[in-house]
Amino acid sequence: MNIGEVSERAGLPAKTIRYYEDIGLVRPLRSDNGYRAFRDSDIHKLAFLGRARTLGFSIEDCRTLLDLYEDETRESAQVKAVAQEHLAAIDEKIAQLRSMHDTLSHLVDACHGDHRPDCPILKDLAKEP
Amino acid sequence: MNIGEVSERAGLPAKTIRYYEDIGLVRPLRSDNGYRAFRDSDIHKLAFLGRARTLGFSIEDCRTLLDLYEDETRESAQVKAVAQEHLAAIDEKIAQLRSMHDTLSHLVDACHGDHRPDCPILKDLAKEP
DNA sequence: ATAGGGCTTCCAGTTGCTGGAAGCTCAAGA
DNA sequence: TCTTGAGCTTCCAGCAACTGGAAGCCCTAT
Repeated sequence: MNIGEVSERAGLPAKTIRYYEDIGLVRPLRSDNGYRAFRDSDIHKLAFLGRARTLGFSIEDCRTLLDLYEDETRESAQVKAVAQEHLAAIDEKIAQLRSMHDTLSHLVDACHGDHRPDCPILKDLAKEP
Repeated sequence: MNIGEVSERAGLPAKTIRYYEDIGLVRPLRSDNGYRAFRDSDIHKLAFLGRARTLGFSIEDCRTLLDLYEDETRESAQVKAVAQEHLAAIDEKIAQLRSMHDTLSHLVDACHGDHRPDCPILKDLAKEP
């Protein structure tokens, strides 16, 4: 199967698929004309990658997860560890963003937002700590 | 003042300060020996930038905010607009991360995390949609 | 005089793609 | 049969916002 159809089926841009081949996440065969020839297993892998990326896993995590997926002797604890670490990172990011949100929404509320130059947002950014 | 002390005072790495000069956010003077010579106003600007970055504003937003800060004829509405847009982006990111969090935490909970290969996390990533 | 730390510039790498150029291949229509 | 257009190929560059490192100058202290 050519890259265009694979792109549709796996829900990933062709560019991304080529990139994933570049970094060794998939290894499609090649037709005589030089076109990539994807097997079902490649498509399956790509869809797997797409879902893992949607969950925010880094490419390196994806590589690990894919390896574990293909390793019959894996232990689910290995997978769980990767997921838990990622979950912790997500939690941290959420906390960061929430803190930004809170500060910023207070400032936005305090700002008149009119034609006058006076602005609590700028005042806050400029303040001595 | 040399970059080392400025770095401490503004709470930014020297590398970052040089970078900010590169992209035109600050324009310190130069001493005869070629060293950057920062004025108080430069330090003030850098601290402003540091705080804006802490709130997650992009560099381009920071540039805009800094320009507005120095523009006596600004209207607070301009500032507020920038902040509101950023706030919306933050909200969107939080929503995304929460959705990741929810999915992932369910999967993590469902995974035994033992020595056996069976794993709901991988199963989910591998599932047909 | 020399050792060290601080400063300089420049180049490369990070993450995960994305856009674009130049050029080959293939299928369909005149 | 020729052409046209879509689809494929590779390679190079760029995004954001730094960060690390190398090579080399400058300054102070011993």
